[in-house]
Amino acid sequence: MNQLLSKTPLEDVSKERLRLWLRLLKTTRSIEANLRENLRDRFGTTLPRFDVMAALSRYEDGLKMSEISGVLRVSNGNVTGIVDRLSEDGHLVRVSVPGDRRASRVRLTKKGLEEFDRQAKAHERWIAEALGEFSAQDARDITMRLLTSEAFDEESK
Amino acid sequence: MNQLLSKTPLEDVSKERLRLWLRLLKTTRSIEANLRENLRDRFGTTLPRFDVMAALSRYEDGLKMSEISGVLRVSNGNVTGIVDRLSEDGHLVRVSVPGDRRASRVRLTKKGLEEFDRQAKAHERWIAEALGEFSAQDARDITMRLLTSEAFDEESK
DNA sequence: CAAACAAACTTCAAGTATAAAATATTTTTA
DNA sequence: TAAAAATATTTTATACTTGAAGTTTGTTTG
Repeated sequence: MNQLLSKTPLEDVSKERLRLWLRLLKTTRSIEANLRENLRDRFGTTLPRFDVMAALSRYEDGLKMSEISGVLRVSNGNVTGIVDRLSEDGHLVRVSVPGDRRASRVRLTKKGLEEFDRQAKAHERWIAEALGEFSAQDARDITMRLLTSEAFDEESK
Repeated sequence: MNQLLSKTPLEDVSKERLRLWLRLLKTTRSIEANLRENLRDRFGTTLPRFDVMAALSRYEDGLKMSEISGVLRVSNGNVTGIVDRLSEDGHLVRVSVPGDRRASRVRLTKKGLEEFDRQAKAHERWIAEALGEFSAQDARDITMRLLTSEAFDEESK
């Protein structure tokens, strides 16, 4: 608050935050690249497809298209294509919503759920390896501290 | 190491790491979306373009195509298109390398450098706002702890 | 009830992204 | 030095991504 009392000059704060940002970016991109490669090699799938299935797996009754894009924070038009392809593969189906002919509810098929369970197990293992440097306590700590910066996270339902 | 001495069961560690991963992802995606929007609205540019210019701005003599993709960790073919568009806009040029007719060196033009300087200033400000919850010390701490997990980061020069 | 508005999607255009194949050009090696 | 291997880049094919525009269906309201 008071510049005279603070130990670090104001410009330094923004430099440190920038450094943190670059580090966050580097770490997540690196892990993401790792995941993409693994999903491709081991399961012939992609991260976006995995993300959609993961979202659906948490909802017994499925999700509407717009709910999927809401949960994953991607655009509406985007989800259309991914769901198209996943349903071609028989991993999920679009079920029409009784009262509303605009909407449809998307849900995993049995095949899709079984496939996702295998993928999810591997996924957890890969992440645990990628973040192998962090103890459970460290992981909890950092998770919590990152939680703080949720403030500017405008539209979370 | 010794399961009998550790306070947290092994499965919990991987759960905590998974939680950390999801948090990292949520935080960075949220900030990234923010940046994309700002770059679009204020400068009519995109994050990939900004990233390429940022990489070039750190090298007086420019970078070869493959060096750009190396630094940014994106595929080769990808960079071609981005560099194409940036040079159409006059922000950078391809200079042929004397001894090697395969390669070309990409460098910012004066116009590109000036434009990037403006963008970089704004970028730093946006990041400082996005990570406003973190003190300089916190930022340093977390940056450092994330640095540890650089281990599996295969091909960094 | 009809016009206006809103909601749920899909389509579209442009840009990004990857991996794999193709080109062209060195460099190495037998 | 000719053939093989490696390097630098582009091209191609496919998929993902966004924002905007368009379609159809529902809801509100004058």
